[in-house]
Amino acid sequence: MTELDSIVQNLESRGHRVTPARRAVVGAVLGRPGHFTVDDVLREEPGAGRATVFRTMRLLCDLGILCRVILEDGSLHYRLSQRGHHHHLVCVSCGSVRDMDDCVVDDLVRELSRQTEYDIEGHWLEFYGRCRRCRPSGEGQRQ
Amino acid sequence: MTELDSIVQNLESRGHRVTPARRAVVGAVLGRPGHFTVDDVLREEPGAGRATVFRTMRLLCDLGILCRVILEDGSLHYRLSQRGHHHHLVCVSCGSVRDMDDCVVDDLVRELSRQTEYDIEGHWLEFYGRCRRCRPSGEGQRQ
DNA sequence: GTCTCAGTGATACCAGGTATCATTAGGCCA
DNA sequence: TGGCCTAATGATACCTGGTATCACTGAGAC
Repeated sequence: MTELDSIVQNLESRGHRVTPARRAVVGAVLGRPGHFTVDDVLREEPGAGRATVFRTMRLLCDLGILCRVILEDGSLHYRLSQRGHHHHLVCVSCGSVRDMDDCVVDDLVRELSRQTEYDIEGHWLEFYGRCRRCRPSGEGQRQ
Repeated sequence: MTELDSIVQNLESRGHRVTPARRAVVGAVLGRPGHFTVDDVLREEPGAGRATVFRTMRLLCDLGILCRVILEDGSLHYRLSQRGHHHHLVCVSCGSVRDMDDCVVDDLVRELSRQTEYDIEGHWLEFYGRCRRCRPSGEGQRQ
Protein backbone atom coordinates (compact mmCIF):
# COMPACT_ATOMS: atom_id res chain seq x y z
CA MET A 1 0.00 0.00 0.00
CA THR A 2 1.40 3.41 -0.96
CA GLU A 3 1.65 6.23 1.54
CA LEU A 4 -1.11 8.07 -0.31
CA ASP A 5 -3.42 5.07 -0.03
CA SER A 6 -2.76 4.81 3.68
CA ILE A 7 -3.59 8.49 4.25
CA VAL A 8 -6.71 8.17 2.10
CA GLN A 9 -7.75 5.16 4.18
CA ASN A 10 -7.08 7.16 7.35
CA LEU A 11 -9.39 9.92 6.08
CA GLU A 12 -12.13 7.47 5.11
CA SER A 13 -11.95 5.56 8.37
CA ARG A 14 -12.59 8.79 10.24
CA GLY A 15 -15.65 9.63 8.21
CA HIS A 16 -14.09 12.18 5.84
CA ARG A 17 -14.77 12.02 2.14
CA VAL A 18 -11.94 11.40 -0.25
CA THR A 19 -12.23 13.94 -3.06
CA PRO A 20 -9.95 14.78 -6.01
CA ALA A 21 -8.94 18.03 -4.28
CA ARG A 22 -7.90 16.19 -1.13
CA ARG A 23 -6.03 13.59 -3.13
CA ALA A 24 -4.20 16.38 -4.95
CA VAL A 25 -3.21 18.13 -1.72
CA VAL A 26 -2.04 14.88 -0.13
CA GLY A 27 -0.10 14.05 -3.30
CA ALA A 28 1.60 17.47 -3.29
CA VAL A 29 2.43 17.12 0.39
CA LEU A 30 3.90 13.63 -0.08
CA GLY A 31 6.13 14.89 -2.88
CA ARG A 32 7.93 17.25 -0.49
CA PRO A 33 10.73 15.87 1.65
CA GLY A 34 11.17 18.77 4.12
CA HIS A 35 8.84 21.43 5.40
CA PHE A 36 6.56 23.55 3.23
CA THR A 37 4.00 26.32 3.42
CA VAL A 38 0.38 26.39 2.29
CA ASP A 39 1.59 28.57 -0.60
CA ASP A 40 4.03 25.88 -1.74
CA VAL A 41 1.10 23.47 -2.03
CA LEU A 42 -1.04 26.12 -3.74
CA ARG A 43 1.68 26.71 -6.34
CA GLU A 44 1.94 22.98 -6.99
CA GLU A 45 -1.85 22.56 -7.25
CA PRO A 46 -3.02 25.82 -8.86
CA GLY A 47 -6.35 24.19 -9.70
CA ALA A 48 -7.30 23.77 -6.05
CA GLY A 49 -8.94 26.70 -4.31
CA ARG A 50 -7.09 28.60 -1.61
CA ALA A 51 -9.72 27.91 1.00
CA THR A 52 -9.76 24.22 0.11
CA VAL A 53 -6.00 23.89 0.51
CA PHE A 54 -6.12 25.72 3.86
CA ARG A 55 -8.99 23.53 5.01
CA THR A 56 -7.29 20.33 3.86
CA MET A 57 -3.99 21.23 5.52
CA ARG A 58 -5.81 21.99 8.77
CA LEU A 59 -7.68 18.71 8.51
CA LEU A 60 -4.45 16.80 7.93
CA CYS A 61 -2.98 18.53 10.99
CA ASP A 62 -6.01 17.65 13.08
CA LEU A 63 -5.65 14.02 11.98
CA GLY A 64 -1.97 14.04 12.91
CA ILE A 65 -0.87 13.42 9.31
CA LEU A 66 0.84 16.82 9.12
CA CYS A 67 2.34 18.86 11.90
CA ARG A 68 3.21 22.52 12.21
CA VAL A 69 6.81 23.76 12.28
CA ILE A 70 7.58 27.32 13.32
CA LEU A 71 10.87 28.49 11.81
CA GLU A 72 13.29 30.86 13.50
CA ASP A 73 11.78 33.87 11.68
CA GLY A 74 8.36 32.99 13.09
CA SER A 75 6.92 31.74 9.81
CA LEU A 76 4.55 28.78 9.92
CA HIS A 77 5.46 25.71 7.88
CA TYR A 78 4.10 22.17 7.73
CA ARG A 79 5.65 18.76 7.43
CA LEU A 80 4.62 15.13 7.36
CA SER A 81 4.32 13.76 10.84
CA GLN A 82 4.87 10.14 11.74
CA ARG A 83 4.03 10.35 15.43
CA GLY A 84 1.99 12.15 18.04
CA HIS A 85 3.75 14.59 20.32
CA HIS A 86 7.35 15.26 19.29
CA HIS A 87 9.78 18.10 18.62
CA HIS A 88 11.75 19.33 15.63
CA LEU A 89 15.38 20.03 14.97
CA VAL A 90 15.44 22.38 11.98
CA CYS A 91 18.57 22.92 9.89
CA VAL A 92 18.67 26.67 9.20
CA SER A 93 21.01 26.08 6.27
CA CYS A 94 19.42 23.35 4.12
CA GLY A 95 15.96 23.39 5.71
CA SER A 96 15.91 19.71 6.58
CA VAL A 97 13.90 18.81 9.68
CA ARG A 98 14.65 15.99 12.06
CA ASP A 99 12.07 14.66 14.49
CA MET A 100 13.04 13.87 18.04
CA ASP A 101 11.53 10.55 19.04
CA ASP A 102 10.78 11.06 22.69
CA CYS A 103 9.32 13.98 24.44
CA VAL A 104 12.73 15.17 25.58
CA VAL A 105 11.36 17.70 28.03
CA ASP A 106 9.32 15.32 30.17
CA ASP A 107 11.83 15.34 33.02
CA LEU A 108 12.19 19.09 32.75
CA VAL A 109 8.41 19.52 32.97
CA ARG A 110 8.24 17.40 36.10
CA GLU A 111 11.04 19.34 37.77
CA LEU A 112 9.57 22.73 36.75
CA SER A 113 6.14 21.69 37.92
CA ARG A 114 7.60 20.84 41.32
CA GLN A 115 9.62 24.08 41.54
CA THR A 116 6.95 26.49 40.37
CA GLU A 117 3.78 24.77 41.59
CA TYR A 118 2.36 25.26 38.10
CA ASP A 119 0.18 22.53 36.67
CA ILE A 120 2.04 22.35 33.35
CA GLU A 121 -0.30 21.22 30.58
CA GLY A 122 1.69 21.80 27.44
CA HIS A 123 4.80 23.23 25.86
CA TRP A 124 6.15 24.40 22.57
CA LEU A 125 9.71 23.59 21.60
CA GLU A 126 11.77 23.84 18.43
CA PHE A 127 15.54 23.63 17.98
CA TYR A 128 17.46 25.41 15.23
CA GLY A 129 20.94 24.57 14.05
CA ARG A 130 23.02 23.09 11.29
CA CYS A 131 22.96 19.44 10.34
CA ARG A 132 26.13 17.40 9.89
CA ARG A 133 26.31 18.20 6.18
CA CYS A 134 25.87 21.96 6.71
CA ARG A 135 27.87 22.59 9.88
CA PRO A 136 31.27 24.16 9.28
CA SER A 137 33.72 21.37 10.08
CA GLY A 138 35.83 21.87 13.18
CA GLU A 139 33.66 24.68 14.50
CA GLY A 140 32.37 24.30 18.04
CA GLN A 141 28.85 24.52 19.33
CA ARG A 142 27.53 28.04 19.78
CA GLN A 143 24.31 27.99 21.87
CA MET B 1 14.41 56.62 39.53
CA THR B 2 11.13 55.26 38.15
CA GLU B 3 11.03 52.36 35.74
CA LEU B 4 9.93 54.74 32.99
CA ASP B 5 12.94 56.99 33.60
CA SER B 6 15.28 54.05 33.48
CA ILE B 7 13.87 52.88 30.12
CA VAL B 8 14.03 56.43 28.78
CA GLN B 9 17.66 56.63 29.86
CA ASN B 10 18.31 53.28 28.18
CA LEU B 11 16.86 54.65 24.92
CA GLU B 12 18.88 57.87 25.14
CA SER B 13 22.10 56.11 25.98
CA ARG B 14 21.76 54.04 22.81
CA GLY B 15 21.27 57.08 20.64
CA HIS B 16 17.48 56.94 20.27
CA ARG B 17 15.41 60.05 20.73
CA VAL B 18 12.86 60.23 23.51
CA THR B 19 9.60 61.49 22.05
CA PRO B 20 6.11 61.88 23.52
CA ALA B 21 4.90 58.93 21.42
CA ARG B 22 7.65 56.69 22.80
CA ARG B 23 6.99 57.85 26.35
CA ALA B 24 3.29 57.05 25.85
CA VAL B 25 4.01 53.54 24.54
CA VAL B 26 6.49 52.82 27.33
CA GLY B 27 3.98 54.15 29.87
CA ALA B 28 1.21 51.94 28.48
CA VAL B 29 3.52 48.95 28.52
CA LEU B 30 4.61 49.59 32.11
CA GLY B 31 0.98 49.74 33.23
CA ARG B 32 0.40 46.15 32.18
CA PRO B 33 1.42 43.37 34.52
CA GLY B 34 1.17 40.37 32.20
CA HIS B 35 1.49 39.97 28.47
CA PHE B 36 -0.20 42.17 25.91
CA THR B 37 -0.55 42.67 22.16
CA VAL B 38 0.25 45.67 20.01
CA ASP B 39 -3.51 46.21 19.79
CA ASP B 40 -3.79 46.44 23.58
CA VAL B 41 -1.28 49.28 23.52
CA LEU B 42 -3.04 50.90 20.54
CA ARG B 43 -6.34 50.83 22.42
CA GLU B 44 -4.70 52.43 25.44
CA GLU B 45 -2.96 55.09 23.35
CA PRO B 46 -5.43 55.82 20.54
CA GLY B 47 -3.54 59.03 19.75
CA ALA B 48 -0.43 57.16 18.68
CA GLY B 49 -0.26 55.93 15.10
CA ARG B 50 -0.39 52.22 14.36
CA ALA B 51 2.97 52.26 12.61
CA THR B 52 4.56 54.17 15.48
CA VAL B 53 3.36 51.67 18.06
CA PHE B 54 4.58 48.75 15.94
CA ARG B 55 7.94 50.49 15.45
CA THR B 56 8.29 51.34 19.13
CA MET B 57 7.39 47.83 20.27
CA ARG B 58 9.94 46.38 17.85
CA LEU B 59 12.54 48.85 19.08
CA LEU B 60 11.85 47.93 22.71
CA CYS B 61 12.21 44.26 21.77
CA ASP B 62 15.50 44.94 19.98
CA LEU B 63 16.75 46.73 23.09
CA GLY B 64 15.72 43.82 25.28
CA ILE B 65 13.17 45.92 27.20
CA LEU B 66 10.30 43.83 25.89
CA CYS B 67 10.28 40.23 24.80
CA ARG B 68 7.95 38.22 22.63
CA VAL B 69 5.66 35.54 24.04
CA ILE B 70 3.90 33.10 21.72
CA LEU B 71 0.73 31.78 23.31
CA GLU B 72 -0.68 28.30 22.83
CA ASP B 73 -2.98 29.45 20.02
CA GLY B 74 0.04 30.84 18.13
CA SER B 75 -0.77 34.50 18.77
CA LEU B 76 2.11 36.88 19.38
CA HIS B 77 2.16 38.83 22.63
CA TYR B 78 4.74 40.98 24.37
CA ARG B 79 5.84 41.41 27.95
CA LEU B 80 8.42 43.34 29.95
CA SER B 81 11.71 41.51 30.03
CA GLN B 82 14.22 41.71 32.83
CA ARG B 83 16.91 39.51 31.36
CA GLY B 84 18.50 38.28 28.19
CA HIS B 85 17.78 34.73 27.10
CA HIS B 86 15.06 33.07 29.18
CA HIS B 87 11.83 31.12 28.86
CA HIS B 88 8.23 31.66 29.87
CA LEU B 89 5.72 29.72 31.86
CA VAL B 90 2.32 31.07 30.82
CA CYS B 91 -0.81 30.50 32.89
CA VAL B 92 -3.54 29.68 30.37
CA SER B 93 -6.20 30.60 32.90
CA CYS B 94 -5.26 34.03 34.32
CA GLY B 95 -2.65 34.96 31.70
CA SER B 96 0.15 35.60 34.18
CA VAL B 97 3.63 34.87 32.88
CA ARG B 98 6.54 33.63 34.93
CA ASP B 99 10.10 33.87 33.71
CA MET B 100 12.48 30.99 34.19
CA ASP B 101 15.80 32.27 35.41
CA ASP B 102 18.25 29.93 33.76
CA CYS B 103 18.31 28.58 30.32
CA VAL B 104 16.81 25.30 31.47
CA VAL B 105 17.51 23.50 28.23
CA ASP B 106 21.28 23.95 28.14
CA ASP B 107 21.98 20.37 29.20
CA LEU B 108 19.38 19.11 26.77
CA VAL B 109 21.00 21.06 23.94
CA ARG B 110 24.42 19.59 24.70
CA GLU B 111 23.06 16.05 24.78
CA LEU B 112 21.03 16.55 21.59
CA SER B 113 24.00 18.09 19.85
CA ARG B 114 26.06 15.02 20.71
CA GLN B 115 23.33 12.56 19.66
CA THR B 116 22.32 14.20 16.39
CA GLU B 117 25.62 15.79 15.30
CA TYR B 118 23.68 19.01 14.74
CA ASP B 119 25.40 22.29 15.56
CA ILE B 120 22.46 23.65 17.61
CA GLU B 121 22.40 27.44 17.46
CA GLY B 122 19.07 28.33 18.99
CA HIS B 123 15.78 27.12 20.32
CA TRP B 124 12.28 28.31 21.04
CA LEU B 125 10.54 27.14 24.19
CA GLU B 126 7.37 28.11 26.03
CA PHE B 127 5.48 26.23 28.72
CA TYR B 128 1.72 26.48 29.26
CA GLY B 129 -0.14 25.53 32.39
CA ARG B 130 -2.04 26.78 35.41
CA CYS B 131 -0.46 28.73 38.23
CA ARG B 132 -0.98 27.84 41.86
CA ARG B 133 -3.99 30.15 42.14
CA CYS B 134 -5.68 28.76 39.03
CA ARG B 135 -4.88 25.05 39.22
CA PRO B 136 -7.80 22.94 40.42
CA SER B 137 -6.75 21.85 43.90
CA GLY B 138 -6.08 18.17 44.32
CA GLU B 139 -5.92 17.50 40.59
CA GLY B 140 -2.78 15.82 39.31
CA GLN B 141 -0.46 17.00 36.58
CA ARG B 142 -1.76 16.34 33.08
CA GLN B 143 1.19 16.68 30.67
C1' DG C 1 18.00 80.58 15.72
C1' DT C 2 18.54 77.28 12.30
C1' DC C 3 19.55 73.07 10.41
C1' DT C 4 19.55 68.17 10.10
C1' DC C 5 17.59 64.00 10.30
C1' DA C 6 15.20 60.61 13.39
C1' DG C 7 10.68 59.97 14.40
C1' DT C 8 5.69 60.47 13.37
C1' DG C 9 1.26 59.28 11.52
C1' DA C 10 -1.85 58.69 7.69
C1' DT C 11 -2.35 55.62 4.37
C1' DA C 12 -1.80 51.98 1.16
C1' DC C 13 -0.38 47.69 0.84
C1' DC C 14 0.85 42.72 1.78
C1' DA C 15 0.63 37.95 3.61
C1' DG C 16 -1.61 34.52 5.73
C1' DG C 17 -5.74 32.95 7.14
C1' DT C 18 -11.10 32.69 7.89
C1' DA C 19 -16.21 33.32 6.74
C1' DT C 20 -19.76 33.08 3.55
C1' DC C 21 -22.49 31.03 0.25
C1' DA C 22 -24.07 29.12 -4.02
C1' DT C 23 -22.75 25.10 -6.37
C1' DT C 24 -20.98 20.39 -6.91
C1' DA C 25 -20.57 15.72 -6.13
C1' DG C 26 -19.82 11.48 -2.89
C1' DG C 27 -22.19 7.95 -1.19
C1' DC C 28 -26.23 5.98 1.06
C1' DC C 29 -30.78 4.16 0.58
C1' DA C 30 -35.07 2.77 -1.60
C1' DT D 1 -30.60 3.61 -11.15
C1' DG D 2 -32.27 7.72 -9.39
C1' DG D 3 -33.00 10.74 -5.71
C1' DC D 4 -31.59 12.83 -1.77
C1' DC D 5 -28.75 14.57 1.91
C1' DT D 6 -24.95 16.82 3.18
C1' DA D 7 -19.85 17.27 3.10
C1' DA D 8 -16.76 19.43 0.26
C1' DT D 9 -15.54 22.91 -3.09
C1' DG D 10 -14.04 27.32 -4.85
C1' DA D 11 -14.80 32.15 -5.65
C1' DT D 12 -14.83 35.93 -3.12
C1' DA D 13 -14.93 39.20 0.54
C1' DC D 14 -13.14 40.03 4.61
C1' DC D 15 -10.06 40.06 8.81
C1' DT D 16 -5.75 40.43 11.37
C1' DG D 17 -1.22 41.57 12.10
C1' DG D 18 2.37 43.67 10.19
C1' DT D 19 5.37 46.59 6.75
C1' DA D 20 6.46 50.40 3.23
C1' DT D 21 6.02 54.94 1.80
C1' DC D 22 6.25 59.68 2.25
C1' DA D 23 5.31 64.34 3.52
C1' DC D 24 5.62 66.54 7.71
C1' DT D 25 7.29 67.55 12.57
C1' DG D 26 10.16 68.52 16.20
C1' DA D 27 14.39 67.05 19.22
C1' DG D 28 18.60 68.36 19.92
C1' DA D 29 23.33 69.64 18.22
C1' DC D 30 25.85 73.53 16.87
